[in-house]
Amino acid sequence: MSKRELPATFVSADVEGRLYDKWVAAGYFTPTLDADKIPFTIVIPPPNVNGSLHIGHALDHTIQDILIRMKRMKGFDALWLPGMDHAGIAMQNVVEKQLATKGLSRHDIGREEFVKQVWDWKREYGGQILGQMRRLGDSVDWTRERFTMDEGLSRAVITIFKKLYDAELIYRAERIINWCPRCMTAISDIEVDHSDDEGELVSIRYGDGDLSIVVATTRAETMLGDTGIAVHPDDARYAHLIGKMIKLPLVDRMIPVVADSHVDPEFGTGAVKVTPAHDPNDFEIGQRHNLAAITILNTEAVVVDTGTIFDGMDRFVARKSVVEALRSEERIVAEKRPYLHAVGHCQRCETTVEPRLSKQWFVKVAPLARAAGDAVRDGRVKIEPESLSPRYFEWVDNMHDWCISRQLWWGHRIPVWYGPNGEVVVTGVDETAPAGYVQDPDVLDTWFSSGLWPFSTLGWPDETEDLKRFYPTSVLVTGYDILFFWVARMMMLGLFAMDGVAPFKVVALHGMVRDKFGKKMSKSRGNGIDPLEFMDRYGADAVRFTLARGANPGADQALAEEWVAGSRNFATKLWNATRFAIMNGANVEGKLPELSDLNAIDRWILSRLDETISQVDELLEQYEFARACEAIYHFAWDELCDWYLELSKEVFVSGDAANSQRVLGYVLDHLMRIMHPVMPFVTEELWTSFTGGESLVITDWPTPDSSHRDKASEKLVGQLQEVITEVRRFRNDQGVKSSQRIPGKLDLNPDLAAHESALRFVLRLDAPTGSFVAGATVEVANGKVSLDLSGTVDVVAERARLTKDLATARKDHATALVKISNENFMAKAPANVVTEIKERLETTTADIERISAQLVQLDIK
RNA sequence: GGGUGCUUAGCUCAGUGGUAGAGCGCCUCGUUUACACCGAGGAUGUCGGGGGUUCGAAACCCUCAGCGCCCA
Repeated sequence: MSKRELPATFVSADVEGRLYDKWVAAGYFTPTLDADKIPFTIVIPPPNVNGSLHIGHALDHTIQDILIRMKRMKGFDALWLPGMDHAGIAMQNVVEKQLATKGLSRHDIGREEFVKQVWDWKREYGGQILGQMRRLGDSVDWTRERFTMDEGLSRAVITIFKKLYDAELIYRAERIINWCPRCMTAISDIEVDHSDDEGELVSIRYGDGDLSIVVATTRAETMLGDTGIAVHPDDARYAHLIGKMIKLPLVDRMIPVVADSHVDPEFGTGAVKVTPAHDPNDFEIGQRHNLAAITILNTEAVVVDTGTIFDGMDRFVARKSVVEALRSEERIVAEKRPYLHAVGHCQRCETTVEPRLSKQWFVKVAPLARAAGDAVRDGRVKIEPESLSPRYFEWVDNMHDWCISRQLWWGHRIPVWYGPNGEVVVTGVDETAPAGYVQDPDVLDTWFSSGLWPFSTLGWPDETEDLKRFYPTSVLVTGYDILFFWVARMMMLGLFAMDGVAPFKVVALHGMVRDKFGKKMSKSRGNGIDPLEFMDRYGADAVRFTLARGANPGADQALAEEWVAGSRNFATKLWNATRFAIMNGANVEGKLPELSDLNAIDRWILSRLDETISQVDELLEQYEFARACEAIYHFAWDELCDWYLELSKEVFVSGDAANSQRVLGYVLDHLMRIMHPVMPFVTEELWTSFTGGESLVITDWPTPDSSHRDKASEKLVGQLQEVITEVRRFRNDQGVKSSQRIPGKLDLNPDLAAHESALRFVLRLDAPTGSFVAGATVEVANGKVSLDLSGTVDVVAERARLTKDLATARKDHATALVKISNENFMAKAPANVVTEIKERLETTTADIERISAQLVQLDIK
């Protein structure tokens, strides 16, 4: 590619699509499989097939793209594998809604047709997010895109199911599970969100006379299914009732009083009703005491089969009616209202979950979870930041068995077949069940499929080249909120399937994106932020930079439109700096001149660049994205644009600029390289225009070169900055416009004097003529600058400034003096600190003398 | 109840023992060989309270207060 002229401004929309297409067409994102390259792998946390890019994805993807682009530039064989999951419940809901508009249910069209329609929907509307990922600039390998319902990944699901079943780690049992009466399926513990809801605690008297007891409940309707009453064995109040039968009101069933040490005698009356079919704790009590489990709600949470007037009522209607009926029998002893208590809600639809006794498939997690915990405990897998690992352990070490069957049609159907005489056959890949067997109607939890993602996407169960090369993956990037849902599951399944090799070496966790006040984004607050809208308005680079700059390890970040605008401004700044550089002949031709041939300003910027490169490299390797961005921003804006370019303008205008042109070219070249992972579009556009190179995507990452470090020039430029700042302050105080040229006389130490023309250029100081009158003098540690303001000097302003400076110097001097006078400090503080304080004492002493003298001069006038 | 964080400038946040920082916002001035999506200058903090360790604490320890998240 040849060098191009840059247009006057950077218009992100004009370049992003073109550049992305170029990258994909060139195949940059596809690993080369070179034997001498070390693989670096990231699998994307698969978004839902029906989802679109929200701000959380934007953050997650930005981080992954930064890592993968950097590693690619470092020469790794980088693979970032994209794809989506099939989002079982969500997708089923979508298509069911579609059917509902035609007055149909899935049962009307049958399973086969329904699944076909889901696929149709997927083909037509699914995967919106993939296009949005392109807009963000994700450098994923599209040739390896995967979907959890693909044939290959489905084979993986069947294979692992059978493997787990054969290892007796999958079993079928009748248990209390979380049932969503709206989604009409079982869901796992973590798909239930608990919230403190207002309800009513009613105390009900069971039985009569001597044989009566009071129990309290928030779910009065469940009493229809009570099969016992439990008290603590040591509870003297009820000792006489243990073993007795008590009459259950409304249904007139005789139920026993049992003694169970799990009952809390302190809570309520100390006696609890036992409904084994509708409460997990009650189920366990029931098991221990051989109580019957009577199901009184159907799958839609309507009361059935109780033989009472409540049959046919919805659970919430029944709750009220039961209380009323009990009240009319004078059995309500007490009522607490409102009564706050934890209620489980379906994560998908917020419907109140109903604990339900039901036959389901479970994964026996104990051995798997132990292995998953150990992998982190013994350091094979690192969680970044480490401070989040307690959360992981807490979960993994206390995990309950995982209910994996779902009463849905969309998903991987459980590969289990039942024979006519109750036989059970699990079919592996390419196996068929005997004739006459019927397949289990349920499908598997979507997390079960996505738990296989790090290896199913690479071809497992086949021993593919990809699997050999790219497993285990290098790093998994995801939000800490998904540690339990997904990370723990991938760990368990990965360790099991891959003979103890964990699916990734590092789990890099980031936080949530919040609104500008740090509040959670939510529909009800209406404070959601659409990354696509921001990309339209400010460009993908600006969105990426803002998110990366806010990404402190494992911590939530606030996001505001002004900050995205600020990042866009940064891109524009870089654009204009580069345009300026090109106009002034900056180039990357030939070798960098010998350092000894360069002026101090050139040596300074090279030194600063080197420091920045090593910082950015180190910080990115530590997942410190915010700090890396900060370092980039500071170098590019404050050091390169504000100081280097300003100090070098004079050279470009008047002198022999060849060395500086080459240095500036070098600096921009390397700056673009380290910025590219964060802001790929603007850097690519600038870099290709100005170097004529093919693409930054495949350009080498810079390695720090400590020979560029130059303490002396850093000190010198610091002094130049001091002179300039002081003169600017003076001019500002005196109301002299920065554009106004005034005569000035520089009297500086020789090192600084060598840069007199640069100083004059920056400060707009003309050489003194015969009529020069030193009306005012700005003094600094290394010299003074006399100015001819051709008129009166604002003495008040001048005195105010000097007085303030003097106060600062005196304060600093005093604190330094306190330390020096402290014997303990002198004896115990490290030498370098003592030296530093001594120097500070000296400079502040000199400052006080100089400023005091100036003030005296001022009073004479 | 268990776990785990947080409290630093108006706002959002960095800062793990040596003179308190950034972005945004705010005030003043300003078309100067890139850039007004800009430049120059400026203001702003008893680092939640109290105690301790240390020559030295925003940072380490104890304690109190307030806020948050996860799990039960």
